[in-house]
Amino acid sequence: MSEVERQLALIARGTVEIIQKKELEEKLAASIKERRPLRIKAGFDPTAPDLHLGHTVLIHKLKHFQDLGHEVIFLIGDFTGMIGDPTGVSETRKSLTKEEVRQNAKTYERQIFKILDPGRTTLDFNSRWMNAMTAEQLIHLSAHYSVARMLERDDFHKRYHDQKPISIHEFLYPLVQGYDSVALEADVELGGTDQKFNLLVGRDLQRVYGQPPQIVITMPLLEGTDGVRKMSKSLGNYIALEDRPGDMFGKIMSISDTLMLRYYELLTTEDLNAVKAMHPMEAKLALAHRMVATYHGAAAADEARAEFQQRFSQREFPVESAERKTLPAGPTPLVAVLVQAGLAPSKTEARRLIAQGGVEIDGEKVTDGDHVMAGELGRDYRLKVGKKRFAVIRFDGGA
RNA sequence: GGGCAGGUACCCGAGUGGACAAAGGGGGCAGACUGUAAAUCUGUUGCCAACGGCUUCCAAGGUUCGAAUCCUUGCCUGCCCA
Repeated sequence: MSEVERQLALIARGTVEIIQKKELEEKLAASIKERRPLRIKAGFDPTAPDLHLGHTVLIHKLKHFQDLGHEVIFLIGDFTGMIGDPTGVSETRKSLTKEEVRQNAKTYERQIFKILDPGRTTLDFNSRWMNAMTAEQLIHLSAHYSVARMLERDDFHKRYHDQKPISIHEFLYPLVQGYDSVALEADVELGGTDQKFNLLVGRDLQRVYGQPPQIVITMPLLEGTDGVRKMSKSLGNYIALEDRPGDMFGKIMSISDTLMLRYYELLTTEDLNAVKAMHPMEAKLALAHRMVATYHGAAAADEARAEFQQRFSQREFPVESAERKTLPAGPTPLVAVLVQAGLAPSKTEARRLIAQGGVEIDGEKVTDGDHVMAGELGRDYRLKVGKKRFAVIRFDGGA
């Protein structure tokens, strides 16, 4: 197998599309011959303060390139974050303030190096060139694309057709992202399948600016914990890399068996047939353990697994990780305690939970909505709401 | 600038003077089942001192015994014309 073939095999693993494969081969061949690493770009919008497993599909692919000796450029879209990527959403996204973007970007830096080699990763920000761009240059840039071509993009098309608003600034997003490739002279850009349009704009703009067009590689979108929609911060169905070990473990355990296989496929290099041969629960435990170990270390993973099994399999009360709350001693209505312990958002909701049999005190189910806790001084009460919410309440003397 | 259509709970969306805390679907939550899942079934989904009370249908006024529903103004969105 030639070196080009070897590299191509690793690069192509798990991808949805490579545009154009032939050009990639040529770039790889030239790279090897001239001993010049390719510049691999992947951009991330700092729209929320954390990365999730969905992003790691791309990051793992970056890692592949990195392992092959290429130059990985992790681009934080601090400028574009203030626009708000309209991709795939049915309405205008809210823009972020500079301060929010800065904070989020910081967290990003910390997280990606759990996968990438910090010594061989270039971190960049598109504000570096976008802040310097004049209005005149921006208008020139926008002259290279037409409204009709923008409207080809599926989400814009849908919104236009459905008479939903599209703001002008949203049209600028693909242009800026494309221009990033010009500024970075990218050889390859990675993105999710939903990014295809934006990635292709990069190719067009590079041609306009006299550069060889980048290779576009699209990766599948990882489904979120609901198993249907893509994992996304704004949909709330995500598993964050910085989720607490117990949370991360629990979230992975609550996904469907089908989704588990998908996660194995996109987030590990395990042999899928071997996984299918395992008992689903064992496989899921192994996956959860593996993920937690990657992002929090083996010890945290062991602990999370032990606690999970204690809590769910043996239905024991997780004293260690339960919320703790101290309240003044004395008789207190249970509904008030639940609200103060953060186990219910309102007393009405607390009443509903009790009525539905979802509340236990020290393992005893409470069904009376007017139940009053004695609140003995210095005693701990173990409250459980539903299957996942726990708190230890201590009643104390007056403050 | 002109004309038309809209703005309802987390989301979509019915309701066009009283029976409306507001249909239906999605989502969420709880229970059953289970592998701790998923799927499925059931219940529930504004707040409170709770068989009652209070605050909601873009905002502010108004009409009325009574308004999510009618009128006025404002704000916002879409389409058409200029």
